[in-house]
Amino acid sequence: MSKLPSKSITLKEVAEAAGVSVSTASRALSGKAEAYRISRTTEKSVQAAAKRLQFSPSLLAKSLRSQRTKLLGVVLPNVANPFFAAIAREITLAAEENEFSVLLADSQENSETEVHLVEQLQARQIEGLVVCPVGITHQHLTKLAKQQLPLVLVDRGFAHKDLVTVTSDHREGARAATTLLLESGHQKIGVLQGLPDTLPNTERFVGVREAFAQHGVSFDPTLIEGNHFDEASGYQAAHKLLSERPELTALFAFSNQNALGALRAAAELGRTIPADLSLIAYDDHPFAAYLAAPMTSVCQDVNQLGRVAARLLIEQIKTGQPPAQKQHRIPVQLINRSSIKNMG
Amino acid sequence: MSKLPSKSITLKEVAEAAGVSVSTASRALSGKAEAYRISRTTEKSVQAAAKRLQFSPSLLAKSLRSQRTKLLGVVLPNVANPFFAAIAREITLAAEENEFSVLLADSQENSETEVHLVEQLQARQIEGLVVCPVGITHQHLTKLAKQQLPLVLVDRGFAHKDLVTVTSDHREGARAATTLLLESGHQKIGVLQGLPDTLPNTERFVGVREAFAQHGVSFDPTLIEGNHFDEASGYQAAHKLLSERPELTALFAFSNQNALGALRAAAELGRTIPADLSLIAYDDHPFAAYLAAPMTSVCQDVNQLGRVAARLLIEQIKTGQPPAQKQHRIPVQLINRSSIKNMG
DNA sequence: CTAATATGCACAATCGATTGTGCATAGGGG
DNA sequence: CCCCTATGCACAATCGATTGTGCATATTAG
Repeated sequence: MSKLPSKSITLKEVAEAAGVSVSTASRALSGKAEAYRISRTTEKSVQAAAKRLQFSPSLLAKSLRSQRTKLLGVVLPNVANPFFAAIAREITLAAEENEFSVLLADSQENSETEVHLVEQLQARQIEGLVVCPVGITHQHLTKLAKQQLPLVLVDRGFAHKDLVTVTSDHREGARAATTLLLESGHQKIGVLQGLPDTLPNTERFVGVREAFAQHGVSFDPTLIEGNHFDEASGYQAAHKLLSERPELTALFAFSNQNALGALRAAAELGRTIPADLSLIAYDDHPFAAYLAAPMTSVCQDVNQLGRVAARLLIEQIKTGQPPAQKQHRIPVQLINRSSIKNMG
Repeated sequence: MSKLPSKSITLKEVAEAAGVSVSTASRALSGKAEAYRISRTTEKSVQAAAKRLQFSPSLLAKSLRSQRTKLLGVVLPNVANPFFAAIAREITLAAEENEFSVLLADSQENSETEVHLVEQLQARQIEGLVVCPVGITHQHLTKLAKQQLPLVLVDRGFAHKDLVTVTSDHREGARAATTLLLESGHQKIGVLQGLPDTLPNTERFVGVREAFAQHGVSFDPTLIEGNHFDEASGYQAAHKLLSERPELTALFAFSNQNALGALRAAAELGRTIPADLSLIAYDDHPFAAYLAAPMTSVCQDVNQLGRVAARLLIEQIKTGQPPAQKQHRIPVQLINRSSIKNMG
């Protein structure tokens, strides 16, 4: 084995090795030999030199020259959350198929961090961006869209006509879940909500109220607790509701992490599911079927969410045009297991 | 609001706006005004122009010139797997703290894809790389190490003196788990293994055999089934063992996905855990405590795994030296719940 | 009042690739 | 035998930043 170089080989070195100029080397290696009348002999010898030296062109230089970085940005609130991880994966796979690379960033549910990360990605000249926005403002995002940067919002989003958005049908999922609860005879339903003012949270409430209205039951907003999509929020909210509101017979958790918290609170307070308490959760989970009380849940098609977002982004990049349809809804599915008691 | 530019502002435009040369503009903006004797007045006016035009320097050009990309590569077998997602997150957070960006790639458990992705990352001039290697060869990785590219292997790895590796203490975890099973009176133990020939899989078997030896019980290798860390493999392996080997009283699943498959197989075959079958799993899980049979499991400290890998990588980049200690072991913890029946 | 130093900035090379153009030499037609 | 075209390649500009050096003018010393 020959000693390997610690610095990467440049086109210049290949050119010297082949005894030609850099320009000739470039054309010989990029299939433009014929167009630029490089002789077959020269072409071959350059290619041989490149192979021998293990030449790999600097994408940095290429990008600078071509103004095309083949880079996609992805900004998510928490990469470790399986929900977002699934989205990250779909985008990554789509990127690989299309010869793009993915710059991944984690905003840690912090709006300022998100703004900063987006700026940084922009400084790297990304060609497209997928964001699951934290926070309730979007100037930094509409600005990007105005600058013609292909942008897709996923999961959360804003009701803004210029922003391409891919979300689950939160309203319908919540309506279906609530309907199931109501039709099983539950009327006093506690809601473990997620991050207030986010699109998923807001739309789910629309669905909840819609179901109540359809069944002629009045919804008690004082039965809403929680302020995040995480386990801690679910635990606190459930603990509070279960201790203070004995009339409550069911809980609707707005995320599977919230549901996990509810499970913990219920266990601590000695409430058995579904005998003493019914539970339904937004977001399905691989283990949901094997829980002590197999959990009835609203299953979002996360992979589809990610796939559609990736497709919309890449099409935008390729065509240079934003898609005709801006708002995309991915259907959800209610999976009925046995965490709901029939009060009939 | 003024119309926003669709092309990003360059230093040249800022210089023109301020009526100075590009070099002066550069120095005025990078705090080198004094060192290069730029007058306070000029400095201010350049800074004002930059702010007014919302100038943001191209990291591409910066990188090309400085030969520092501030880019980290991460290659994982499956980004959607919560285990790897956690690792990705820790690296991402560490990167953000140190002003690096992360290029994320998914090898899809495919060795060729991994090689290709690593090459692509290298072409982007990444300054460091974290890989969870698929496959059993590592020429493409030792090559990188020889080329002085800071490299850290995580979770899986190779017993190679030049490769920096961070893994859980697989052997000890498996030994502890097996010991618990043996001391609960189980002797016929089925093993649902993961990907053969990977370091975690191999080392776990060392631990299993060690425990058997320590208890003077002979291990039956025909009770090993499975070929992947995923749910499908766990299901098939468990289904086969449970149908064909009635003497078996316990299963040791080498991943929580394998355990999930075992749960499904057990349910199908009407075996109740722990009454009819004991189960212990490698990898803990948030829902493990709330399963019908709260699952006893070996908990890997994934976050620590990711954090240590990130730290080792960044230190390597900063110091330019590979760490003195190459092999790093993260301790695991046995969490005893109630999926194991005491046969005493 | 002149020479030496300080001050303030511009020119140009550089990082590694791509690409338009120009300059040689070889071959063919008149 | 000369001109014209075709062939084969090199030169140099460019992408957007950084940085060594050089050239003015202003200031101070002697």
